[in-house]
Amino acid sequence: MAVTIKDVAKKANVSISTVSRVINSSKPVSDDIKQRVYDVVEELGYTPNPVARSLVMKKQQIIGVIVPDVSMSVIGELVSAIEDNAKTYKYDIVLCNTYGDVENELRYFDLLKAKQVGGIIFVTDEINDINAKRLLDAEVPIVLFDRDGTDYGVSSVLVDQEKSTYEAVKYLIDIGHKDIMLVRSGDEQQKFTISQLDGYKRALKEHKIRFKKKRILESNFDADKVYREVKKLVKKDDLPDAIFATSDAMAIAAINAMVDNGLKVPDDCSIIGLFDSKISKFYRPQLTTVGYPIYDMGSIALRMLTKAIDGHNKKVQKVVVQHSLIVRDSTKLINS
Amino acid sequence: MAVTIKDVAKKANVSISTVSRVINSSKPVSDDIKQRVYDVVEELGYTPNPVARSLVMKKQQIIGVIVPDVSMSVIGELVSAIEDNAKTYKYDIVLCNTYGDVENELRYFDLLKAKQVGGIIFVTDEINDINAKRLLDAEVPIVLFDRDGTDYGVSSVLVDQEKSTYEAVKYLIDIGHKDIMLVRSGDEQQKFTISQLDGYKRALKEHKIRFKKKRILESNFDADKVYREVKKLVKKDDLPDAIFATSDAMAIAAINAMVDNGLKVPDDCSIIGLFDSKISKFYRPQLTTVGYPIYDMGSIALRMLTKAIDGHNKKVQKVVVQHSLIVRDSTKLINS
DNA sequence: TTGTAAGCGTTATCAG
DNA sequence: CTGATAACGCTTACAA
Repeated sequence: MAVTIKDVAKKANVSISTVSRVINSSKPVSDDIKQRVYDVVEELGYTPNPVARSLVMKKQQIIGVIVPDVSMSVIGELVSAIEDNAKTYKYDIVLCNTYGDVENELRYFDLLKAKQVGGIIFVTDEINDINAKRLLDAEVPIVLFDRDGTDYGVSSVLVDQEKSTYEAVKYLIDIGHKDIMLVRSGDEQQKFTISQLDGYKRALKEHKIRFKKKRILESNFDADKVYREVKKLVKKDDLPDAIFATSDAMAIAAINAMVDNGLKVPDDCSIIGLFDSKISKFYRPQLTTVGYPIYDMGSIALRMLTKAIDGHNKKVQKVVVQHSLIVRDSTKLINS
Repeated sequence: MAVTIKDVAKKANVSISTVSRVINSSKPVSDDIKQRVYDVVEELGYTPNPVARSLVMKKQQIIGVIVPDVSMSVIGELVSAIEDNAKTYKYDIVLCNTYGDVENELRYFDLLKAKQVGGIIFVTDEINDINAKRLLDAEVPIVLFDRDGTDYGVSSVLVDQEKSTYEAVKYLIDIGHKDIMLVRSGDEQQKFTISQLDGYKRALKEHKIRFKKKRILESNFDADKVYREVKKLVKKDDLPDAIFATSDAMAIAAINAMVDNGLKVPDDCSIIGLFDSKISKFYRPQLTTVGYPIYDMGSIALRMLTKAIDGHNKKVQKVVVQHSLIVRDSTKLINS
């Protein structure tokens, strides 16, 4: 049987409330008693039972992390960052993979709430009528990742989609490309997809390039689909000069589609990815990509959440973090 | 305030014990009362408070998962598999990243034990004197992944390292290679490393190839180190004909070292990886690799653990799962 | 500053 | 089969 607060109290000759007070520094306790308690705690190797504590506090030192799939490169990195920071704030994280399924998202929301987690970090591909409702009437603090949930009263950490897309596309234009394809990730209802589209169009417009609908590929983060679609383009000999894919995985899939059909990147087509996940450095050619400060975003999300849990920061926040274009080897200057 | 067992009891006109019995089907209850309780549960939307339950049961429906780093491809996939299965057995998983640090491993063991998790799945690069002690006197069921912990009384799921290494190396020999390098992952104390070495030597011996010490590269799963070392070899023009690297990431690092220096794979050197993680299919050339049934291993580990938690399966088990050689494009038949 | 005692929401023991 | 009631280990008014 593990040692409890009672054992400590008895051995230190004080009441359990006093012990509770010193280990939580919740109320003043005289120095000598404090010391005595600490000594006994040490001696007995006492660790407070977090379950008992949670029961009375009605809140666990746990943060739920709902993500599409940890086995995806960026997600793994993000979860890693969150976990890292969580531990320093004495939180554990419980992980939930939704595989992009809204039903799962809802199920996990309820499950985590029942578990009485302190808060939830939510990563979703798209926010729609169904999961938005859960966001609206969640009783726990939530932080949304890479999507804007402020309309639903949910604090969010994200990058500026319009701007980052604009910059990626502008870069492609600057290095000489004219026929540029955008692989966007959500459907047309999605705010972030619309922003991507806006950024894309703005870059085109500024350089007097005509927008062509066929150069928009909707992908839903499905790398296989991107692979197939780009392959079709190759077969039809209708490849664009350059592609901006809104995830590294999709960018790599696009490259693979070309390479597997005898083309070369960046010689035959320049490609930019998104996120700067580990795979983008691992792959050859190394991927030019719009970098997310993943680790920082994880830290920020976690910090926002813990603050919200502790009751500071009542109002919903939107933190826009800075992206950066990382030029590597999948893009190439061409002279036309 | 959430609805509790008391509310249900009152509304159903029964005692809380009865409610408890019906929701847990722990003791017989007459059919009509049972129905009444179910109805009220439904009506009030009652969910048992898992924290309270844990307090009295002295055990949480939580499984601790201690891994080196979720952001590594294989680990992410494994965690995904574990999580998947855990949910179907009504367990949550809390994730702990050790970054390969033994101190962290110990800390997490204690932390999880304090949390009263039901059990722990432990993935470690190496098992040494320090963490072995924790394994020996853990009071919670543990399942060790890809390492043999049976000497320490810990059940394990693993593949046969000797055999898999033997087969990989034999394959390289069969397709015409003679000068084969082994990138092994642990230090010489490690049982699994020794097995790798044994398998390597056996394959060599059977084909009358002399063992050369310089063809063993110790890497500790450090892909960067592999990159640097292989690069050195390229510079010295002392590259082997083929390499078996005991992780996909290290195999890819080796390829990168060559490609970045103008060599081609598999033309200049054949390479086999280990795990068949997602990156091995994503990379070009697609990696020939010794596949682990990652998902199955995760399921098995989880199942072993839940059984141990429930008190079945008192004895320690060792489950050896079947690996498979997956030939893709990083190896090539040569005629000498 | 310290102690007493009342919960927190369950499960489990023990009578009936 | 059903109901009181005592834990489980802790926090926190309320008293002293």
